[in-house]
Amino acid sequence: MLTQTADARPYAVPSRFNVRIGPENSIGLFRGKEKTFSPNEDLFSEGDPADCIFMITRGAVRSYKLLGEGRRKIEAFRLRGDVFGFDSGKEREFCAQAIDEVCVLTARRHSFVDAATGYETMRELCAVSARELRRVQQHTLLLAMTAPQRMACFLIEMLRRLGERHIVELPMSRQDIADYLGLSIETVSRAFARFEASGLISLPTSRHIVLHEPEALQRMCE
Amino acid sequence: MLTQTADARPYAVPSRFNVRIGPENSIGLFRGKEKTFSPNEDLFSEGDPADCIFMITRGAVRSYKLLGEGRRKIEAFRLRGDVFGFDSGKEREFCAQAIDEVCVLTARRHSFVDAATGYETMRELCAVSARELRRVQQHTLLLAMTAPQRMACFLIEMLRRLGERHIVELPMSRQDIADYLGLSIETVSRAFARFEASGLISLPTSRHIVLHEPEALQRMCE
DNA sequence: CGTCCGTTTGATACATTTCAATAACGGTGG
DNA sequence: CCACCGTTATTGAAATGTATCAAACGGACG
Repeated sequence: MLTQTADARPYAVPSRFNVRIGPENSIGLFRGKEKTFSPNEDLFSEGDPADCIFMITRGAVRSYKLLGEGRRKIEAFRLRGDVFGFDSGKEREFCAQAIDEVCVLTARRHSFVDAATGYETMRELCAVSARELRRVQQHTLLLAMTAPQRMACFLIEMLRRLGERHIVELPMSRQDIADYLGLSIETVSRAFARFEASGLISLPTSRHIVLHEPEALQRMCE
Repeated sequence: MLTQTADARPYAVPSRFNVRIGPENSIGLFRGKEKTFSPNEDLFSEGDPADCIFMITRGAVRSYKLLGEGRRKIEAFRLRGDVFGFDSGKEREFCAQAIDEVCVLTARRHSFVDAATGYETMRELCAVSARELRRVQQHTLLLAMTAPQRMACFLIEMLRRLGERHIVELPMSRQDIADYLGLSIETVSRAFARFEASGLISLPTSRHIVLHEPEALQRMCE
């Protein structure tokens, strides 16, 4: 029943545009072709040539790296409006995989990096890179916190990025969250249970979260 | 006795240069005035105007953030040859503090960011920013590991950045290492003791480390 | 020689992981 | 509509790793 909250969200992305459309990492001059991906389909893998940049117009993507012994580190969740895939080198440093049904705009990388595109575009790319840097720095601070704190940060982040009032519809599984926060899936689940028991949140379903006390969660993040 | 290994290292940085001098984050066009800092002296603090960039020509700097309850997170160690201080915003995100006797070259930030300096400089700044991004990403992967693994990564990193053959002279204290790796000082100390007991390293003094099996440590990092 | 500070070592407490079992959900086919 | 199944999520109990607390050690320096 809560699903419609997100589905009803009015949103449209033209296939060509030169305005900022998302809350994170937008590039004004972005132009690209639309492409869709099914759940768990790879947008690219580690080692692939890093020849294009993406902007998500629908769905969510996990950017991750596989470690030893079946461990996986999710480095970022890319959500609607996010621009990503600007790897510094020639090759991808991470895998990118669709979490749900995903629609993206792509643009060839060299069209941004070539001198011909001029100084302003270069500046924008620098800005994206800098924002990305801040995001990763924020994430390392998160990993220095306790499990409940990481969970609180995660909820606040999701509320900010895809929250509708005080309701969040998570596109990702508990395992995804665990791999993003550097916790076990059980700890994530228990943290949700604790938050609900404390009256901070409600969980109508495992993916739908109502934040009753976002300020309290916010305070936990420091 | 091991001290002379590092002190005798031949190295000179001219006060003006346009060549890459260090292994990390060098900018070719860097020009600046030399400045020195005593141990524990601040290069800058959080919130200061981010109006200049630094290149270290001598000593080591810790870049850190103070968290709640006397906790401190060291985000990076800046060593000789490193370029840093290119914050994306107008204000510093971190504090930078001299660990030992430090000598730096500084350059005003706007001289890099102004359109007048041209496209190439912009490109170089982008490259620095991208390298910095990769470094932070590497650091977050590190924080997902166990204590011995973090320690192994740390030793390998230090060997690469300031090692002479298989010997490392650490400029930083155990507390610094702990705050960098997200561990307690006791855990750091115990990890050193274990490595020594396993024959992986020797500790002639607490700051001088001989790596007998760098390959074994390297393997631990994955 | 004694003091001070950083480091090491030991004992205990705690948070989180791991292992194991149960429960809830989503889809499929009868 | 319901029964079945595989998957995902939750919950419990035990094991583990690291932090914390406390004390001893060591070198540098007056």
